[in-house]
Amino acid sequence: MGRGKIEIKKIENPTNRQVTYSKRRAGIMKKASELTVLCDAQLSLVMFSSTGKFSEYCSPSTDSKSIYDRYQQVSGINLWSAQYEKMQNTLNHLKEINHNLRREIRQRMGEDLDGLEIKELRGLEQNMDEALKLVRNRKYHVISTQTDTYKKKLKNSQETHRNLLREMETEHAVYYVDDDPSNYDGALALGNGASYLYSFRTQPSQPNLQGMGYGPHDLRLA
Amino acid sequence: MGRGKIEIKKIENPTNRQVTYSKRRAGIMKKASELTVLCDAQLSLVMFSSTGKFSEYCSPSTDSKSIYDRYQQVSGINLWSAQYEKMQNTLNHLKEINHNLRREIRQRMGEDLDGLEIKELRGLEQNMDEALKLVRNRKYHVISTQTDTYKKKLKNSQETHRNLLREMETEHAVYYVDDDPSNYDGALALGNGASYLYSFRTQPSQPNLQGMGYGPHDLRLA
DNA sequence: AGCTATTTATAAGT
DNA sequence: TACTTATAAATAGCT
Repeated sequence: MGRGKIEIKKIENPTNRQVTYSKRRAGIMKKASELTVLCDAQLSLVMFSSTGKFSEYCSPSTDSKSIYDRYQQVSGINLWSAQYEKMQNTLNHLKEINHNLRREIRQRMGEDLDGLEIKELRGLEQNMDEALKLVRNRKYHVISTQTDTYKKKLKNSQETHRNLLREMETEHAVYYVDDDPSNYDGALALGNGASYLYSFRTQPSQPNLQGMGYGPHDLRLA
Repeated sequence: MGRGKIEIKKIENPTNRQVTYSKRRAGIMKKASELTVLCDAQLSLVMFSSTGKFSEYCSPSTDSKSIYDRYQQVSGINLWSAQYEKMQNTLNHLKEINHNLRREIRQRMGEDLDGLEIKELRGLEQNMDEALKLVRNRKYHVISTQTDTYKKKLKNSQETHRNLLREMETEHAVYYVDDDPSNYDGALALGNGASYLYSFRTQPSQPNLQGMGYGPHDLRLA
């Protein structure tokens, strides 16, 4: 359809090829558009010219993704689903593991025990009993370590304080009349480490379990 | 281009619509094919008729997936990655939750305690202590329930046995000389429930924790 | 699915 | 790249 008939084979002249591409691209897009309107069809058309230029047409009230999703369903063995499905399986697997982990934690919290046999209850009890000993040991270890550290720091601070007093008494006694040590700012000698220990020692003996991460669990799956 | 000019709007007659769809689909495919040959272009054309019939054309030495992969690259903000990325995020989130759950279980087993503060150790200890009581209570409950059931069954079986013996003695004494009850097959009277209890009673007092589900955990992330 | 009058697309030229 | 125009190609309506 032109001034002369042309053979359908690659146009070697790049300029002519590009011109023909532009004209025919417009033509095919018009045809595509007409097809969607006349026949109420849905279609997606994606084109790359030999120079890599990209164009697309897509029928109204859809997008190429939807068309291709549908294409995948219809064409059966689809293209993306392999990876997608693999991912979905991993996800489900993780969810299941998650569910089991949560159940184990609930059981270790004394909930959800109805399904357990004597055998299992015994195992759980024994395991928890041993674990509790380990936790207690660790707690005692941390407490004693921190107490030692505290004693050393306290001793150190007292010594510093004594030295300071002695220094003041011997060298500048004439300038000060109030020598009650409690009037000096204790923070000077007691470092942050020591004040942290004070803070620890004033904790309530029944800490709020919720805030500690050992309260009831949120059982939603992610 | 036909016997008469037509307006570009939906063809209401379904038969005509289908005929036109077929004709024009052939036409657009031919155009697509010519475009790829003449201009060395690559294209993918996916169509669905109003009746849901699917057709596609794809330029030679490619497939629609490749075209669409390229389309995604060129169009920048791509279409599948949104869903894909969302999935990936969910996956990572689940993995993290999973990791935390495993850590909590390890801590409830007395492992991995080094990172915990006194506060947290206290919370954990208290929580485990209370949970252990719950597990013990449950165990005692199950044991007593099962013991009751066992006693009832035993009583029932003894009675059945006595009745059987009495019956034999009174009615058929002449046929039997050995009346030691231990020679009769006990399984007749002791049902499966009772034999299960015997099996329970012969459990070793230190069951294999690995097989019980409360042994060390597989720490791989799915 | 064919046929064909007619419309439409477009090759070549400007 | 845009316009023109002769001509090839597509197809609407019919069978």
